[in-house]
Amino acid sequence: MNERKLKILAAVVEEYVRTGEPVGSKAIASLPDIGVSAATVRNDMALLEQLGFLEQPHTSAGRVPTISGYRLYIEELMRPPTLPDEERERLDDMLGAQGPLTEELLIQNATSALAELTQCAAVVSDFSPKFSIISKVKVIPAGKRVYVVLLITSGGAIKNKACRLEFDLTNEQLGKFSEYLSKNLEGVSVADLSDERMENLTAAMSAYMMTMAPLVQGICELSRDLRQHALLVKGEKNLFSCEDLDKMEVVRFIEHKDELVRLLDDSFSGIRVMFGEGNDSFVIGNSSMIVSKYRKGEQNVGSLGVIGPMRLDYAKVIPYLEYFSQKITDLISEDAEAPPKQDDPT
Amino acid sequence: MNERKLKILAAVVEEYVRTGEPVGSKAIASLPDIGVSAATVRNDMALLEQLGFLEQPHTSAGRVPTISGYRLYIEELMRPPTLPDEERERLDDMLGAQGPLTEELLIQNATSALAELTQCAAVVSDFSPKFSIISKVKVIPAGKRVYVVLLITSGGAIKNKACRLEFDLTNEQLGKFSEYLSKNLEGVSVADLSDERMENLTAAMSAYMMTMAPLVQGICELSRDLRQHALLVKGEKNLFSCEDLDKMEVVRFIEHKDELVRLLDDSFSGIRVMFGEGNDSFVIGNSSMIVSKYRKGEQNVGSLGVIGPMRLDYAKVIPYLEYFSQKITDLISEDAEAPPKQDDPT
DNA sequence: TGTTAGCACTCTATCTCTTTGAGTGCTAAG
DNA sequence: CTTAGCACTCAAAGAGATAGAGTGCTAACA
Repeated sequence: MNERKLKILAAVVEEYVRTGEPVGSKAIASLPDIGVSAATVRNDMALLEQLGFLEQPHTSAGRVPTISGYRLYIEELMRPPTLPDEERERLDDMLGAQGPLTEELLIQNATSALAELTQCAAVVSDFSPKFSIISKVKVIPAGKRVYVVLLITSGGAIKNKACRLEFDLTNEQLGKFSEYLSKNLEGVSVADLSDERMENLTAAMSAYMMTMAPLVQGICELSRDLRQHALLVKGEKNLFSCEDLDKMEVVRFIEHKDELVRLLDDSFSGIRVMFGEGNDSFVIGNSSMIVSKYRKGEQNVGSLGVIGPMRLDYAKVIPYLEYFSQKITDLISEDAEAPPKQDDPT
Repeated sequence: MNERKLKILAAVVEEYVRTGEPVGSKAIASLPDIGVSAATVRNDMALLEQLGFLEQPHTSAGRVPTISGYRLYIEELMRPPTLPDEERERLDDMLGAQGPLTEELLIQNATSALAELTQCAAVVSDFSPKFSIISKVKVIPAGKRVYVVLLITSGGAIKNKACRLEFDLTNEQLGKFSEYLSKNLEGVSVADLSDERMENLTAAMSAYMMTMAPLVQGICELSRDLRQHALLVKGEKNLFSCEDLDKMEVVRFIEHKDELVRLLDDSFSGIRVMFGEGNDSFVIGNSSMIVSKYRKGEQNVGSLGVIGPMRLDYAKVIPYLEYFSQKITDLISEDAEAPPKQDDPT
């Protein structure tokens, strides 16, 4: 396995990614920095095929990379460019002009931007809210027997829900209840809002004010929302204009959110590339998914991924993914270091 | 144009919708309630073709309905079943177990349900919030120099937005500002919150407290959101598993939201069926879109639609659409008659 | 020993030609 | 007015035939 053979493998991958056609020895030989004849390339390619890095659709066709071939290319051969400064600025702009206000928005922007830049589907499984702190709980009358419960976290997540009560509350009841909630929930980490704890709260509350039950119920739901992994998919449409992928498989896969979340949450660090082979749980044939984790402080709090054809410009996509996940990590970790807290003078 | 010819036209439409193949005279003649020979059917079909209701893909193929054919079928010939009671109950369930709390949720549920029931894409252009009343405006401190502005309408719409200020507000400032907002905005119809009026408010405010500008800005944005037509599309994926439609055209069309909104908002009453011919602005070939308006009181406040192949079971889909839009009209008009208003005792 | 030119071989994609059969329109009889 | 019969049409499917891209192998060469 000499240097030239690796160079040829890389060339085959890049050429195949570019054209979508099986690539022949002649095409490789004519590339500028190869400098050997087609016959020599042929010999090397035969060897690369024996080693399982290339394969032929049929005898008289050119070669196509196998999954091992892609893997070797990605791990050893490709030379992803370092992003030039103006590119970084452009990416920062896409994340939100002057730094978006909430984590949620930041992550949404990152997903849209990735989908746009790569012309693939971008996915994110985010559970960063779980690692924020409840900074505010409010109950706001919003109509006849209708009250809105509102939860705000240090990460900038704002959740609300309308609840219907059996009776209207007096100002005094509402005031007491608000105070009780603030005392018991503000400053508490979302991760600590276990179902148990919420049940205890419910019990304590409803013992002394049955009427409030739906409100506590509402808060429980909001806190459950916050603790759950939110899945966001953007740019699915890009996959539908992609020749290589079976539309039906794409639809089935994206429908099956839990499967997708499971794959995204699979714990590892750095970047991971998965290939869809049809037998695995990642079932889109000829596709690949690249996933990168982002953190809040030292804690993994989400996965950002790109789903596209296996024939993908990895050297272009992976730097984007790395940049975004690093940037998200930086921005939300910053927030975490300075958890805000303040009185409500209303 | 006798009765039998109409019967044959209806049979051709229904048979073509069922099978997707051009239908021949023999197939029609063998249907139970036709009772004439294939030759007779052939003669009638030739006439129907002359009149422009049927066409042949090529000389030796069966017949396919033209757009006029579909139109005649929909307007005169089809006999949509009246929904049986248990079906109505099922539909009511799909709209939200015991009547959802907010108009937004109701409309979301209706859209999902339509997509599910018809196996097509369901769309809705909703501007009902425009015809509600602001029932609550709140400013809530949510972190260091971050404040959440919150708008609640009588229709149950809850909008929020985080804003960053240059300085933190004192309790007194916040209190005064809240009071000012409540006085000026609560009880006002969303439709009356013109950009002008908001600008006046901004001017009045910022004259006496520059610091607040981003908050007023935030409220402006929220009110603009409320006044705008919200577009919601569900079940696009169903269109991708549909043989008759060009995937690229589907992607392009759904991307182009403004075009879609324009088509949906086109004013008419009752139900309208549009056919995608490629020349029109509704550009998905071989598709059709059925749109039904819903109202709040006497006012049209939104359009509910189904996009599917032209080869669609209209007799099944249209009753669903009618039922849902009537139901939405009933539910949101109810709300409108009893606009809630209440003090905030916090 | 590694590289290259040459050549026979393989196999798909493409084209043409033929065949098949569903469906028609027309005619003449009922 | 309806129907059986029949010749006709035309797309779809199948069968060769052809072209050409790419291969593996061999033998010569550095």
